[in-house]
Amino acid sequence: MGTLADHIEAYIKKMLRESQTNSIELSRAQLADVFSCVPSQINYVLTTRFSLERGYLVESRRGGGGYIRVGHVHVGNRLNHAVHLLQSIGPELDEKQMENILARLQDHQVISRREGQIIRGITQQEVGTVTEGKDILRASLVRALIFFIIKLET
Amino acid sequence: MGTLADHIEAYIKKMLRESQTNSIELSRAQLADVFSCVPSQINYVLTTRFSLERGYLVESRRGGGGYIRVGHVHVGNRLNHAVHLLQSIGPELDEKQMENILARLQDHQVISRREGQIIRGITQQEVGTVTEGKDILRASLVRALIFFIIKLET
DNA sequence: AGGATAAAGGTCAGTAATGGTCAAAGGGAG
DNA sequence: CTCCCTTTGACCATTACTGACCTTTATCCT
Repeated sequence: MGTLADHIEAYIKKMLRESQTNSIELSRAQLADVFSCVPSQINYVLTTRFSLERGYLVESRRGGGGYIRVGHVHVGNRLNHAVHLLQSIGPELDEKQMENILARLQDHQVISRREGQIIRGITQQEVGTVTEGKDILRASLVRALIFFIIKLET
Repeated sequence: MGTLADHIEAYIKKMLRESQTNSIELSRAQLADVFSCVPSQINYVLTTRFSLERGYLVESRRGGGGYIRVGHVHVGNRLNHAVHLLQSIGPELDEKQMENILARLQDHQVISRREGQIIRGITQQEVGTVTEGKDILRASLVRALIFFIIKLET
C-alpha cells in the first residue's frame, strides 16, 4: 500500500520515533540505496512530507562527511501544541494548509486518523455548498472541529 | 435492471460488504474500465450515492499512486433520526432555529448537555468573526459539529 | 599553500500516472 | 414536452519519480 515516497516517509518517521533526541541524521545516498531509488527522491520526500509547515526541521551539509538532519519540532505538551496550531489558522485556510494542520495534529496524536478523515469529509461537504468564501468557511470549520475535539478531552 | 450508475453502486457496496475493514480502496480508471465507461462516471456515482449523509466517507488522492478510498459506517436507528434532522437544516440557521435543533437532539440523547454547550460556545465564537452571512456560517457549523458527533459514535 | 580529486548533497525540468470538474448531450417517466 | 437523472468528453490539477547537471566540503598530493 502506498508509493515509494510513502514508504520512505514512514521509514524516516519510524527512525524519528525511535530516536531519543527528536532528531536523526541520515545519509542521502545510503537511504536512496536502501530503497533502490535515485538520491533526489529523498529530497522529494523531505520537501513534501517534512516541511516546516508540517512541523519538521531539515538541515544538511554537502561535501565529504555530509549529512541530512531531520528534527521534529515540539512545542510543549500535546494539547498545548494543538491550541497553538489552532491560533495559527488565519481568517482563510486552503486545502493544502488544512492538510498540513491535520497531518501535524495526527503526528502529535491530537486527532486520530479516523477523526482526520471525518473532518476532511465534513469540510468537503460543507465547503461544496458555497460558491464564495470557501477558504473562510474552511477555516471556521476546521477551527470548530478541532476545538470541539480538544474541549471534549478536557 | 437499473442504470449503469446503479450497477457501479452495487458493485462498490458489495466490495464494501466483503471487506473486513469497512473500507475499500479502488482505482478510478480501473473501475471505469470494468464497466466500460468514462472515469468521471465513477465520480458521479460517488457523489450521488456515497455521500456523507448516507454514511459514507470518500477520500482520494491524485497523481502517481493515486486512489479513491470509500469507507462505510452503519448508522443506527437513533442516529438515523438525527441525520434526517440535520438534512432539514436549510442554507441558513438563526439562533432560535439552532436552539430548537439542539434541544431536540438533546431530547433524543444524540448529544449531551455538555456537548450542546460546547457547540453553542464554538458557533458563537466563530459567527462573531464574520460580519456577513452569520446564519449561513451557523448552519454549516452546526451541521458539521453534529455530524462529527454522529460519526464519532458510529 | 594550492590545485586536483573524491565525496557528499541540491536543483530543476521533464515524463508518467492518477484523479477532478463542469457543461453539454442523452433519455426515460409523467 | 418538460424535468430530472444519467452519461460523456474535453480540459484541468496533482503527485511521484528520474536523470542530467550543479555546488559545497574534505582530503590528498606535490
